[in-house]
Amino acid sequence: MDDKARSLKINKNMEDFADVEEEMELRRGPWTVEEDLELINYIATHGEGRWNSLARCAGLKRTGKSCRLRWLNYLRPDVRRGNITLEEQLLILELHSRWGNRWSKIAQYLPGRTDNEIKNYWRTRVQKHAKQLRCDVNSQLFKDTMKYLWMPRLVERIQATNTRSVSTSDQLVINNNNNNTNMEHCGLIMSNPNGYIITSEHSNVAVSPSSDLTECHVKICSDQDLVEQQLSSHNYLDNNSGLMFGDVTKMQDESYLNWYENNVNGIIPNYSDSFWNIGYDEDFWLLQQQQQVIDNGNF
DNA sequence: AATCAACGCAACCGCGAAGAA
DNA sequence: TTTCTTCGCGGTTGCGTTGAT
Repeated sequence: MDDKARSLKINKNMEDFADVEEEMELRRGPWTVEEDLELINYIATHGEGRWNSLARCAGLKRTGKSCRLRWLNYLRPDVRRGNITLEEQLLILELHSRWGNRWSKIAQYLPGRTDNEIKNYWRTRVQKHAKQLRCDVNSQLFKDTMKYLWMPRLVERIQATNTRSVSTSDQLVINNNNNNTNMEHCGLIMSNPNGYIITSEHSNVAVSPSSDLTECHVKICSDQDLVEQQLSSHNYLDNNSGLMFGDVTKMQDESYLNWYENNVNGIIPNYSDSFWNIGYDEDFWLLQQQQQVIDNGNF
């Protein structure tokens, strides 16, 4: 088929589509409560998939695409929206540094989060910083800022909020109730200057730095018992995965400590826990630190 | 109180891949 | 093998909300 014929065919298809759209009076824009209920009820009875026919059979005046998006991003029972945790922020930064804008891939490691939400988080929060620093989000400068300032800061804050409630690794709370995927969940384990900490019950990914945070290994733990066993036998190194499991009080990561001493300690003040409870604008503070480091050429 | 700009997020769009016919 | 349909992803848009003036 030559280009002209192909073009005519495409145009014809577009006309057909326009006719169908007009005939069916396809709706666009925000979903109503009634539409949501219709979609939920239909999927509860018939299951998801085959979105175009689903849209027709459910009597929804929407495209299959629109139905799929509404279900996956909003109506799905296990979807979580808003309040992205510190652990999740850290994970997004880490995974994005590895894979770039592979939002759906990143979302696989944050159960309940959609690719759309992660993408929005990146655009609104992360790119905002790049914009304010007047540098490109893909520039080495900005990547270094994330690597050496933002991520360690997140680790600090996670530590601050968790060491109060988790004194030993044996208190790990296993969250293992995701029924929709074959992933199983465990707590988040990460390195910090004081050893390894374990995060809240909502965490679901193991992060285990070997030298510094940005080199950490990330994997979904697939065996709850194994994780518990590893955690109770302090300082366990899994040679297969490269994951290290350790006790809060016993693990020390010297290379990270050295890097931290040289690069972060002089820059980031040692705030007490209460510091974060007084309404300080941490984004503003972070930007100040970033600008200071950039000005001094400290990377 | 009114206006405007910035922000956050839901929804849409275009494209390529995969599968079906 | 070719064509068509459907799906899923990443990029983009538009609108409601919020905060500043």
